[in-house]
Amino acid sequence: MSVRVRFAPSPTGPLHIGGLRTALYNYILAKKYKGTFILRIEDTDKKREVKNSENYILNALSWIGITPDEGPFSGGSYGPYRQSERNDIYKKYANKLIKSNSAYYAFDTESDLKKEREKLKKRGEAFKYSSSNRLLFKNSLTLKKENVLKIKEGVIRLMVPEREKIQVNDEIRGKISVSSEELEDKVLIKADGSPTYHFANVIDDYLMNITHVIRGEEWLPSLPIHKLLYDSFGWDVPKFLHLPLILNKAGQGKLSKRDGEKEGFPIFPLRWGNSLGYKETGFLPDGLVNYLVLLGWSPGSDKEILKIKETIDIFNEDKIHKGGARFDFEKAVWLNQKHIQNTEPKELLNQFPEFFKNIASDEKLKVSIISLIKERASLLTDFEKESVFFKSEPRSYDLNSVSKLNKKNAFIVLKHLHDSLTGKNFTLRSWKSEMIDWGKKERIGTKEILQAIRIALVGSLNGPDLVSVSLLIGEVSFLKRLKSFMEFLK
RNA sequence: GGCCCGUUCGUCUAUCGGCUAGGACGCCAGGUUUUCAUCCUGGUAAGAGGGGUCCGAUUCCCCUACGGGCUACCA
Repeated sequence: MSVRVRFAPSPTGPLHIGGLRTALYNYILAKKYKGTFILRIEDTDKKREVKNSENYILNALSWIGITPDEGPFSGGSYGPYRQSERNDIYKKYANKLIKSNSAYYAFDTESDLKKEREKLKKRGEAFKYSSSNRLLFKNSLTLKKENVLKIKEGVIRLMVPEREKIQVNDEIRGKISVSSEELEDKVLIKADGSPTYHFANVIDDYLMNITHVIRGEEWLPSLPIHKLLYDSFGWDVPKFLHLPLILNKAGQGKLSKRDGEKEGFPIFPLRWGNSLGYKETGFLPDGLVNYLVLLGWSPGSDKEILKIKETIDIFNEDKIHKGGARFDFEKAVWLNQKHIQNTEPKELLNQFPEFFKNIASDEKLKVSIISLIKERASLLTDFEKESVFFKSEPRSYDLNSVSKLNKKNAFIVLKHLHDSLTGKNFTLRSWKSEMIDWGKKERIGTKEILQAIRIALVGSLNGPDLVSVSLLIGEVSFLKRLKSFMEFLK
């Protein structure tokens, strides 16, 4: 049977990088086995739905190069792929469970249960609707049949068997067994007729022929419930892979939107409202993907600069880690830098034109600037920042840099350079060596000469190679900059 | 609280019983560079603790500690 995996987010807001990583692992596994990647929207809770999330999810996936083989937008023969459109299916299967005595109706109101919870909480215990107490509540097991029919609104609960060892298997962690006494009679169908996650998930994974369920570790505790569900239907279980969680920087808790704000790094792949995403921050999709894939998996070698294609080739699900990993933005940036360095300037321009819109007007110049800045950029946004001086002459000079100059000498240097260029004694290519030779005669150090010129050209003491800069800005602008700084020094 | 999962340098990780515990990020130092960045070289730093099993445990088992997850008619 061919591999079929699903990524099943709920549209309750933007996908964050944790979700994106789950999608990525699903995708990689699908591609590795030449299988099918399915996008399923788990919108069973309409109250929590956030507008535009679905589009956002699709765009985010598309940004990192994932196009679902099946899904609400791609179609497929296992649809519909939105759970809210599958209520009849869930109803049908729930009824089967009622018939086979694996589920029952329950009519307790939410406030009844809340009271019960609070009561037990006072005693320091936790409430659980389960085999030990289900006969104490209002349900089809305790009510007379006539009464049951009279009550319209009820939920359907799973009937967890008494005193049974439930054995489940996680491909990453191995066998796990839990006593059925620990399990709750989970609600399967809510009072409004919609299914809960647990139920919809199992039904759909079965009906959609899912072979590998790859999801976050937060689902591990409910795996026994899911197993029970498969068993009650007599279905084979798929393989389960529970991915280790991505932790915040302090290692205390799942990475959340809050942590991103606190530490000042993006948490979403793309912009959402006021929060900039990785894309807008200047990440290459390859850079983010590379970092994410390494958070929780390792190729088992020292290789760590990976494109997704290579990752698919060498991916081995046995090497997925068990423990959670903390998110380290610095390293993500470093990997991004590597991917920028490995990309040809032309390609950078073609793939991410929006980051180069302002650096120059014509394409040839853009490419030249990109090749000059490339080695010093770790984010795509650095290109504009690092190249402002190409577009316009320095408006101000960094005073700290200026203070390092001997103003008298600096002026002499600039004047000599200016005169030599206008007198055609120097060219844009030759001026540097000419000036150094001249400095030797005049007893002005190379450092002093070049520092003065650098401030004149770019406004401060850092930046790329000066000859390259002068060639790019051209003689007119070069002379103008020398003049302006001379004025400033007077 | 209960249940489940986890635990190698500060961080991400390698090691499928033989280890002087390897790599990467970060940090520090040196080199290259007019400068910053890049790049190169070097350094820093780890097996949570205690018991077993074994000729030999980071690796296997148990206990403890610590961390995380779950504990909704949310996913």
